[in-house]
Amino acid sequence: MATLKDVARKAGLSVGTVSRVLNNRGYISEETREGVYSAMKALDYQPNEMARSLSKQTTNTIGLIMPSIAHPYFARLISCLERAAYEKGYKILLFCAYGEVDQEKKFVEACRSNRVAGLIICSGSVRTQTFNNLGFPLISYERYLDSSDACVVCDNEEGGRLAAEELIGKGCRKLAFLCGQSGDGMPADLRRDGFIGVCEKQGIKPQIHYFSAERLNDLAYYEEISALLREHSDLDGIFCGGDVIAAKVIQAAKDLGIDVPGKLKLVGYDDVLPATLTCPEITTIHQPIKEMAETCIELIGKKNHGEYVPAKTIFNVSLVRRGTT
Amino acid sequence: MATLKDVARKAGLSVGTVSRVLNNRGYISEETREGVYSAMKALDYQPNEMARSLSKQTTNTIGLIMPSIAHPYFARLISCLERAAYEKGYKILLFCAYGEVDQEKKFVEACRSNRVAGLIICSGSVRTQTFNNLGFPLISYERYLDSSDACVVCDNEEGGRLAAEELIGKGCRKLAFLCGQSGDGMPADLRRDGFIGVCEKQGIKPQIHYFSAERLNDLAYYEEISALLREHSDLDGIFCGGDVIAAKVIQAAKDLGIDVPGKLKLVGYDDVLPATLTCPEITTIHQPIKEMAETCIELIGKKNHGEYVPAKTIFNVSLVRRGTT
DNA sequence: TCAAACATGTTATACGGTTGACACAAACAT
DNA sequence: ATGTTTGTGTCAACCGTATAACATGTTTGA
Repeated sequence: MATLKDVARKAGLSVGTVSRVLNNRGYISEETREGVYSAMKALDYQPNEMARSLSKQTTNTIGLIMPSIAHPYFARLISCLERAAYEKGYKILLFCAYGEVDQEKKFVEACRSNRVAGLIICSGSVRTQTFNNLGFPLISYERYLDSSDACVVCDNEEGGRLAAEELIGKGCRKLAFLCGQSGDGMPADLRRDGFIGVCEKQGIKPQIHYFSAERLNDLAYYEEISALLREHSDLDGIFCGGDVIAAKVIQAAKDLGIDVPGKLKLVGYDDVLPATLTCPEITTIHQPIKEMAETCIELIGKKNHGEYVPAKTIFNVSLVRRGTT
Repeated sequence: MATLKDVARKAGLSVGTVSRVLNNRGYISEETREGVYSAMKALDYQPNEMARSLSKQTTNTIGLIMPSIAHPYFARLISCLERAAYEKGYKILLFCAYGEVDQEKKFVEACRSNRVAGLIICSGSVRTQTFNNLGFPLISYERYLDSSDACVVCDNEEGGRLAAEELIGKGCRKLAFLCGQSGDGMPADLRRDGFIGVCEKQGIKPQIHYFSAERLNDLAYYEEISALLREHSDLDGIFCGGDVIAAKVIQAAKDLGIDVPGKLKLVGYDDVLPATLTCPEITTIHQPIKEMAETCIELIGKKNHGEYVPAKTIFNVSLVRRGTT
C-alpha cells in the first residue's frame, strides 16, 4: 500500500509538507493542499494508523470487555456504545469474557498492548480483581469496581422499588424475585434490596431465587422457573432480573395453566427486545442504555483531556407498563 | 509504560536478546529466558502492538462491518465471530453501518488504515459497490459480493423450500412470505424463490410482502403485519424471513383472535433467541451460525497463508419444528 | 584439538508517520 | 528599506519493535 513518501513523490512535495496537510499544521497553500489530495486519491492512499498511533502515542480505539454479546441486553449496549464511539471518532475493539476472571485479565492486557484510549468493562468478577496503572481510563459499567476511574450505573435499588410498588399496587401479595448472578457489587443485589425494602413495609417476605452465572450465556431458564412455579403455586407476582427471564416465566406459566397477568403478574428488567416480543408484552424497568453508553464514551474523552470525571454516574430508571401487570 | 529497552536494562541484557526471547528466535539459555520474564513481570511490561504490527507489517485484528448489532441474528453472529476469532488469536474491530453505503465505505477505509488481517462484511448495498486492492482478504457474509475473496452463505433457497414443504405438509393452502430488504444478492430473494418454487408445484401463489430496510433497525413490524392479516384474513400459513418477524406475527394474530398454530401456521428463519421466547415457540429454519462464523475466520487465515479458499462456501440449513406449525 | 553448536552483544536498518529546528524565498505591511 | 507573515524544503530525531549481519565468546562432541 502507498505510503506518505509515495504521496509526496507523486505530488512533487516533501514528506514534511504532506504531513502538514494531513495534520493541518503550519502554512499550506490551497494549491499544495489540492495537489496532496489528488495524489492521495490517485494512489488510493490510506494513512497507516499503526504508525500514526506509535508516533503520536495515542489511539482512537476503545476496548470493550463484556460478559456476553448475544444476550439482548449486551447486544443493545454494544450497539449503543459502538454508535456513541463512532460519533466521537473512536473505534471499538470488542472482547467477550463470559464473566471469567482469567479471560478478563487477558483482555485487559490485550487492551494495554493495543494502547487503547479507554476501556469499558462489565466485569463478572468485580471486587476480586483490581487494575492499576493501566495507562488509560477504566470505566466500570453497571458494577462497582474499586480500581476503575469511573462507574456508570443505573439506579438498581430504585428499579427494585418500582417493581415492588407496581406488583403490590396491582394487588399481588405472594412475591418472588428471580435474578442472575449475585455477589458484591453486582446490580442484582441492589435490585433485590430495593424490592425487599418495599415488600417488608407491606409485611411481605418474597421468595428469592438466584440463577447460576452460566445461565447468562445459555439462557436456559425454563426448567428452574417451571419447578419454582410448581413448588410455590401461590405466587401471584414475580419480579424478574431481566426481560429474557420474564419471557421464560410467561412460557412456564402458560404451560402450567397459570394466566398472566390474571393469576400471575410480572415485572421484568432492562426493557430490551424480548419485552416486546411476548404475549402479553412485558411490563419492565427501563434502563437508559443509550444515555449510559454515551456517558461511558464521554467520560473516556474527558479523562483523557485531563478533565474531572465523577467517580460514579447514576442513571434513573423508570417503569414501562405493558401487559404483564 | 515500560518498553523493551527498559526490560533489557532491568535484565542486564541487550534489546536484541530480549526480542529473541519474545519471538522465540535463535539460541536462548533458560537462565536468560527467565531473567527476561522476571524483568517483564517486575516492570509490568506489555509489548506495544502498534510497534509490533508496524514492524511486522501484519496485525491480528479482524474488521467486522455489520448492518446491525442489536438485532438477535447479528448479535449472535458477532458473538460467534468474536469467539472464533479469539480462538485463532485474532481481535475484533467492530463497526455497524446500518446498511448504509457511505458508512460501509468509511469503515472499509478505517479497516485499511488499521491494516486489518481480514474483513468480514455483511453489506446492505451489495453489488452497488466494489472493493479492490484492499490489501487483505474480504469475506462477504450472507451476500454475493463480486469483489469479495470469498462468500460464506447458507442455502437460502433450500430454507425457503423447507418452509414451504412444512407449511403445505401441515395443510396450509393460503400462504404468504414476509421478509426484509430485497435486492440483488440479498438472501431474502433466494428464500422467496425457494419458497415460491415449492408453492407453485402445488398450484399455490403466495402473497409476498417486503419490509423496508429500516425495519431491520427499529424492528417495528407490528402495524404492517396487523394490516396484512386483516387484509388477507384467509391466510393460513406464513413464512417469515426472520424470527423477530414471526414473533410479531404471533402477537398480531393473537390480537386479531387468530389462533396460532390452529388457524395460522408460521415458519420463521434464523433460529435465534426470539424463536424460543414466544408462546408457542417458533418453528424455524436453523442456520449454522457458529460454523459459518468459524469458517469466516478460517478463510481469512488460509487466504493470508496463501492457501486456496473457495469463492463460495454454502452451509446447509434445517427445519426446527416447534410450536407454530 | 578443532569444528560445530550454543549464547549473547553490537550495530544498523526498517516499518510509516509526526514533529521541531532551521533555512530560504516570496509576498506583504509599515 | 525593513520586518513580518506565508509557504515550502531539508534534516534529524523519535515512537517501540523486529531482524539481519557480524563479532565474540563458551560449551560440547567426535
